[in-house]
Amino acid sequence: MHVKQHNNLLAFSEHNHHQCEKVLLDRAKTLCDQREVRLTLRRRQVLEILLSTHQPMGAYDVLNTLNKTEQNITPPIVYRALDFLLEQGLAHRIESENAFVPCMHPGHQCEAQFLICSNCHCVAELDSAISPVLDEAQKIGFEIRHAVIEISGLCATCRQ
Amino acid sequence: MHVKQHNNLLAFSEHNHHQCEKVLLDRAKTLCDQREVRLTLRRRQVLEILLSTHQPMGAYDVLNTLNKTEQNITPPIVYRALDFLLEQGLAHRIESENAFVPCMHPGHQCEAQFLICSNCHCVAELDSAISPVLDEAQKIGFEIRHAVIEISGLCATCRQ
DNA sequence: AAATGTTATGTAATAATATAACAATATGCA
DNA sequence: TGCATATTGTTATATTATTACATAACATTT
Ligand SMILES: [Zn+2]
Ligand SMILES: [Zn+2]
Ligand SMILES: [Zn+2]
Ligand SMILES: [Zn+2]
Repeated sequence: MHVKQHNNLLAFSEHNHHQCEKVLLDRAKTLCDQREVRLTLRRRQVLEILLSTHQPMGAYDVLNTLNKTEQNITPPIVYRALDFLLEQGLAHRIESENAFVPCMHPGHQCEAQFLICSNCHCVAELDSAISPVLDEAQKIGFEIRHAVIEISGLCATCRQ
Repeated sequence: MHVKQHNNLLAFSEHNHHQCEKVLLDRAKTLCDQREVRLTLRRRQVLEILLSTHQPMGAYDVLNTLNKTEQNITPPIVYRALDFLLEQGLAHRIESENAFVPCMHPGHQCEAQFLICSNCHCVAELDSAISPVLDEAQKIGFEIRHAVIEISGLCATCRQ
């Protein structure tokens, strides 16, 4: 498996998910070290929970999962860990689902874009800059700070 | 004023807003007649409230506004009216704000795309299909049902 | 007009998502 | 060590959205 090479559509494909999780967790550790920010226990736990699936998880899903092994995990604890992961680009918020996914290409520069399958509920994160909306915006003098691009529909597998 | 001709960026421009509201309300009435659906009092009231500004309004903003002239307006009343307007394409939900805007080009076929100014909080709705993400999705066999494209940043006016 | 089916609204309670405010603890450094 | 800062823990609350059920309005048939 070559996670780095072609993991755009990983969520919609058969793959070694254990490997997928490991690579991304290691990458997160490396990035945090480089940036001199701390991937603490709580933050790592939340990231691991997000990494466990390609389906977006609500904050309270994360909370309930975490509470299976820990005690007295409350909303602020989860939201703070999620905020950290978002700031570091290690996770993304899916606005149309009020839910969160781990970033599939940590460190990417261009805005993330998501394909969300309504049937299997998996989310694929595209990493190529395929958003001329952005060009259009700039043409009219609009200064882009953040782009939310979430396309929902049916993945190739679920269409069959 | 020619609302129909070039109202993509209306929200960011000086314009006769009274006219802007009137044109869109009339258009909504016509469309509902054609479709044989009912633009009832409550639905019209909610649409008028959304039309009163180019800033997205939360459901509870709508509720509070409506409660100034009506009595005992409760969340389900507002959400049901909003659902109707969304179904008929007379309003859109801004996912990244948990808020709603009136549609600026009712009847449009392509997916709506929004530019959201972080400073003046106005939202412009683009009506051209400028989203190759959609092409990309189809290329990989993803069947699009709905696109959420919300670009936030600074409008030309607010940059100065 | 009366009965019926359908659509829309009203009402009460609650679920789901997110944050504020403050206390305690851990970490890194002088 | 002692101090400053970052992180986590705790309690309460704010915000957004839905469920469930009752009533009213409207349309169609008898
Ligand atoms: Zn990413
Ligand atoms: Zn699928
Ligand atoms: Zn529209
Ligand atoms: Zn602005």
